[in-house]
Amino acid sequence: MSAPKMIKPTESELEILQILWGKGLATVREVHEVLVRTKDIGYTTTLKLMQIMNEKGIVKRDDSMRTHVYQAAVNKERTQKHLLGKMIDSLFGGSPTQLVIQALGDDSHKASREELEKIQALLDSLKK
Amino acid sequence: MSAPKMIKPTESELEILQILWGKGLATVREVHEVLVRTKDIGYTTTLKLMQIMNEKGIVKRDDSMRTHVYQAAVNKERTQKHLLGKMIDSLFGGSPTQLVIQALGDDSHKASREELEKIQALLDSLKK
DNA sequence: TTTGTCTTACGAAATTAGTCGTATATTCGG
DNA sequence: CCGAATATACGACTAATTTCGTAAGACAAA
Repeated sequence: MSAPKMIKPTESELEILQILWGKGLATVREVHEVLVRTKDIGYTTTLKLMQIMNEKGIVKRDDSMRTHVYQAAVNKERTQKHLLGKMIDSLFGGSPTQLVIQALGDDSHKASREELEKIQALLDSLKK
Repeated sequence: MSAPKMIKPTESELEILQILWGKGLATVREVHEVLVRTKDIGYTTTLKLMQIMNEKGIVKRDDSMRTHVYQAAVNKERTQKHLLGKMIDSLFGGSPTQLVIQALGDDSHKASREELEKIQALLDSLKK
């Protein structure tokens, strides 16, 4: 079995994964264009990072063309859940509730009315 | 003003902070005893880490005795909130709701009835 | 006092992450 | 065909993190 291997993307790798999850398929150039909007980084740096991610199996690429096309090779929800679980263990003593409370109380990331309703719905279903 | 400086503990530093938050005061030896239960690490490694944390201001120490006594110098809730905020940005596109949903749906960290009520209460107060 | 244990301090190796420069190849406009 | 633009590959450098070995001082017991 190709076990559900350990996922541990670095900070930079996570940024790239975000973009790939959003786009589905993307070239280095496309990813780089996005990164450049928020940080000061050289093209070859982006390239190198994506090459390394490819070696690690975090992304896949189609190199049948001169310009390679990349896509995420790890599932978004699975990755989120995995890293969240690690944080719950390492920072919240294993209690997701404490984490949820902190997250909802974060003033810099206010949840909208609509989002609160979504959480309410989930909460209702869990209560049953 | 000694501003509420940026907190960015490393993985290892977080492990030590956890222990210090739990104990309040502790010597290197005491912290090390705990670490050794879950990982293979040498005493001087623990010592060095705590010395570095002291230099960074993450912990304080009383060195009036031969055996120094350490304590956390950063607030637990503030640190949790800070790291959580970073995760919301880097992994959940800035939406705490998505994070909350994943956290509540995490089968390996089930929330109890009581905890769900606590979240419900917080949710109610946010809705107003 | 001598010996063994425990402490801190310090330096340095090993590892990982992030960065970019340069080389080389391909493609495209003219 | 030539030159500019664009692509990948690759090596190397820096910085941060984690690791530990060794030295030196304190202390306690014999």
